Amino acid sequence: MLLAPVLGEPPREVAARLADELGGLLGDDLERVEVAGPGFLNLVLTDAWHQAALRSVLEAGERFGAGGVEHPERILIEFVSANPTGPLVAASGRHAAYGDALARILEHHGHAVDREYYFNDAGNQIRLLGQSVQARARGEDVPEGGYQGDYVAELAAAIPGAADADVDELARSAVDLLWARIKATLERYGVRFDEFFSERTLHSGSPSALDRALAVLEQSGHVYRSEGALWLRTTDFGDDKDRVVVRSNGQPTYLAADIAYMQNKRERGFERQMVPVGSDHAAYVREMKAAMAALGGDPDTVDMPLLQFVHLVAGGAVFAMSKRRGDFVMLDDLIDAIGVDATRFFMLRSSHDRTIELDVELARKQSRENPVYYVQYAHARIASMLRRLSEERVAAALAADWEGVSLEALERDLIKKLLAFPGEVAEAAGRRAPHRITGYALELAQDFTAFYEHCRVVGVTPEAVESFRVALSAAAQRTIALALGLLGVSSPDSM
RNA sequence: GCCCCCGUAGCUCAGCUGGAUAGAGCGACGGCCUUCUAAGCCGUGGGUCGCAGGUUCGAGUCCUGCCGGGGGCGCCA
Repeated sequence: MLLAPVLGEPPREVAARLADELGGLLGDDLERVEVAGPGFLNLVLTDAWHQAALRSVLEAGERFGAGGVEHPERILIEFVSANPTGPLVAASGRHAAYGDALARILEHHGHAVDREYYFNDAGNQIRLLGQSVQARARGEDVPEGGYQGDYVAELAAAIPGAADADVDELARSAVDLLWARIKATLERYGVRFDEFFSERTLHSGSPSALDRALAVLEQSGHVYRSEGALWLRTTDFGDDKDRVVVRSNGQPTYLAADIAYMQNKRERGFERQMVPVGSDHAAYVREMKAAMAALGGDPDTVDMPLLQFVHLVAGGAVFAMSKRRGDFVMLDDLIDAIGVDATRFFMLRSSHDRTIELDVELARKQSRENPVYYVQYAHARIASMLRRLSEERVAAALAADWEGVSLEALERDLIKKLLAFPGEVAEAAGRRAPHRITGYALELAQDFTAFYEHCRVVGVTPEAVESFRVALSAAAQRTIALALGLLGVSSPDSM
């Protein structure tokens, strides 16, 4: 249809000529070719071609869909990065699932990925935590802007002598307890980090990493002094206003520390840094990209997807998640309610730029009809089916040549769906879109189930047909496991 | 006021660089277990893809404006 105006011929005639050419090029693989609709070409490939394709899927094994990237990069993905001033909340579950799945996808695609959790356990926020815990221990209200959640009272009760302890020491004890809890939550959630990076290290030494980053900015002429503060001229790089990096009282802002951290990542040799952040940090993305340019780097190597919020709903009523009252829903509570697999699957079902409406009551009550169980069920079914055969029989089926087996339409569909996996991985990696894999897993499970309902596998005759169907089922099982694995969701052998 | 994201079935959401009759799950209705897991399958019903223009042979997809929802516009993080 694109060629038609160029050649000055009707689209269907161009299509007919292309059909002839393709018929010659594809040779024996082509069963038939037809011109359809306004000028589409439908190529129907032979059973033998589909069988060869299945063979290639099986031969790829665990590496199916892997290593497709054209230009592998060293990537650092920093995510969650919640300060140890409270337990992880439900929204952190989205960040954790997203960052972790993205890391797995990028790795499978062929990149070298490091995962890092950045945190600040010094300064104002920590001191405020200590003051809040102490206030609770004394039965008083927490100070202005302090931490309100129930966990603060729990900390007060858990730390002996909290009412009279030194505030800084108390804060350290509270942080220790919170770290233990955060790390336990991440572990049960299946999220692993290569490093927990402390902001404090950016301030230590002389010159400190922060000093050196500011020196680079000064040298490149992108900072200036005004009203006693040091400003970064981010407007040179498309920001709508300049930003303070050192306050008039001499204290660096969080932005200065983040710039130093960004520079540190470059110095460690990462070609790309990915930092998924909450959508309330939208302005911050512009600042960081501007800062990267001011440092002499390429702003396009800073990738900061904006994750929209998670709204927890219970039976239609919105959970009020007020920061002031501190009545957040903790990630642990959400996992307790609906499980790790369902939580991750729900968090990864939608595009990151969409708000998630998660009905906890529904997810819990109807957990058995949850889409994640549908996919897992397909996997468990195959496992159960293959258990009926000996390992030798399965191995022989995979190696058989399936001679003369003619394919059902559903079998061709399933093979085509399997073949789509590498493209989906590439798509998910390129667009930073783990939810593509979620959708793919669902579609694959559906195609397998349709095949399963229609085509008897174990015990079907002749034996070559059984062999072929066993091989097809095994390939579907592995690919479902691979896809779920990229999401950090388990693939049970029985349910 | 300015900037960013979103608006698709009753609900929750997919829909890849513009392509054929817009899909899935849940909910509703009707069928299907003496055969590999019924956590399943088949069927029915359900849509002005927020609205209005524009570009194109072709628009849910691209452009402009408007409406609605969320977020941002700190010497807080």
